[in-house]
Amino acid sequence: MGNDAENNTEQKILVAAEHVFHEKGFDGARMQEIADKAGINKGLLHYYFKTKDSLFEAIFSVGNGKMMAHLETIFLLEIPLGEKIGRMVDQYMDLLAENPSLPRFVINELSKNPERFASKIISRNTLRTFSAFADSVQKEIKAGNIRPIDPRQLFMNVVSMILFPYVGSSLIRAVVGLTDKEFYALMQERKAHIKIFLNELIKE
Amino acid sequence: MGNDAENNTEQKILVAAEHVFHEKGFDGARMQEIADKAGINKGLLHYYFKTKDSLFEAIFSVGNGKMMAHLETIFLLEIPLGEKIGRMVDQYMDLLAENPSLPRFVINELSKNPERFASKIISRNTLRTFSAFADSVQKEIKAGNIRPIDPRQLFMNVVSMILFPYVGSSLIRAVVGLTDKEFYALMQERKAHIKIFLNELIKE
DNA sequence: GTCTATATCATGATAGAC
DNA sequence: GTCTATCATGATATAGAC
Repeated sequence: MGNDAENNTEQKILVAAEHVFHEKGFDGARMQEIADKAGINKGLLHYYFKTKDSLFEAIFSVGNGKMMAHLETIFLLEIPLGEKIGRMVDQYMDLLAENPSLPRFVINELSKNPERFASKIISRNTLRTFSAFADSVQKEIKAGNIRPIDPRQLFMNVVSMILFPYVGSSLIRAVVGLTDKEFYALMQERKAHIKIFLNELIKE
Repeated sequence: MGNDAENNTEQKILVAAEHVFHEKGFDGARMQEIADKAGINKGLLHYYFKTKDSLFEAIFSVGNGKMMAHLETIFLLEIPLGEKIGRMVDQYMDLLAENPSLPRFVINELSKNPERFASKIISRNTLRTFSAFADSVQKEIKAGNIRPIDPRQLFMNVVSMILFPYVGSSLIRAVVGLTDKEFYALMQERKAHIKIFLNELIKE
């Protein structure tokens, strides 16, 4: 205890690195830019993180963890499907409002390196897997609570509606013609929009 | 006429470059790899395309053009909204089945360089703009053909449902656990799935 | 821990022979 | 047009003084 500013420099580095990596990806990021943003020089940067890879790994694992943790919300059991979706939408959209470039970053790096996917993070708890989700959907269908639907398509629908506007914001904003302010206002409205939309999709 | 193999080497370069740029993006692409894939050496590559930028521009403009052309399907006038969406889904999904990494590529490069957006390609024809689409949606709402909905949210929904599974395939495939074959089979089923889904969304 | 060199290496681009 | 060098630059990483 007492070491509040445990390592102020390391924190400054991590903040700067997160910003640069999220914005430009591993390939586009420059150690020089990270050092500049952190207010230090390259030598010191390498003192804290010996390689660009190790610094990247520190940033990626955090981002990947956030993405997966929220994805897993829909894998929770013991509550109705509509409620799962509602929670997931609210939590995810709040995260994204504060980290708009997070999903694009994680998806891109995962695309370049699919093996890296965190089997540690997901399926850590055997109750929180996609197949468990699929089973619970089938159960709700048989019980007549929701209309028949392929759980994989349902999952894609939910995730697409939430993530794409952020991942593809460059495209959407260009086509629709939106300022920053307008875009973020739309995203706030979108929380309610998606919830209504998806609940009608499954409601029988 | 007669010059069928007009410039065989240039074609080989363009094919190779498209593959590499789409897969790795501008920052991750290497001129060496493009040359190797085209079966030539770097010197010759630079003879055809003086700079990496100029080669990239050739690839990007084609990809961007494809993306925009299909986006504009939904901006067509004079046919009912449901039909517009149906056409867009079919055409876009067919394009994506053959170019799975195209949307991620275009979106990423557009994100790094939003100004580059092809105002030349879209809004070339004044009848094909988002605002014209928005107007036609409002008209259909007033006529009682479809239920009230913000045209911008509707547009995002359609585009998200179509594009995200491809853009975020790395994430989806990891979470759901899909082989190549399973993924592409799902994408084929998805065409019908999306059309039903979106038609119910707007149907009153 | 922090800095200033400097080493090392990869990459885009050019020069010049054929 | 095509190739084999080679250059020039920029980026990661290291060495060593303070």
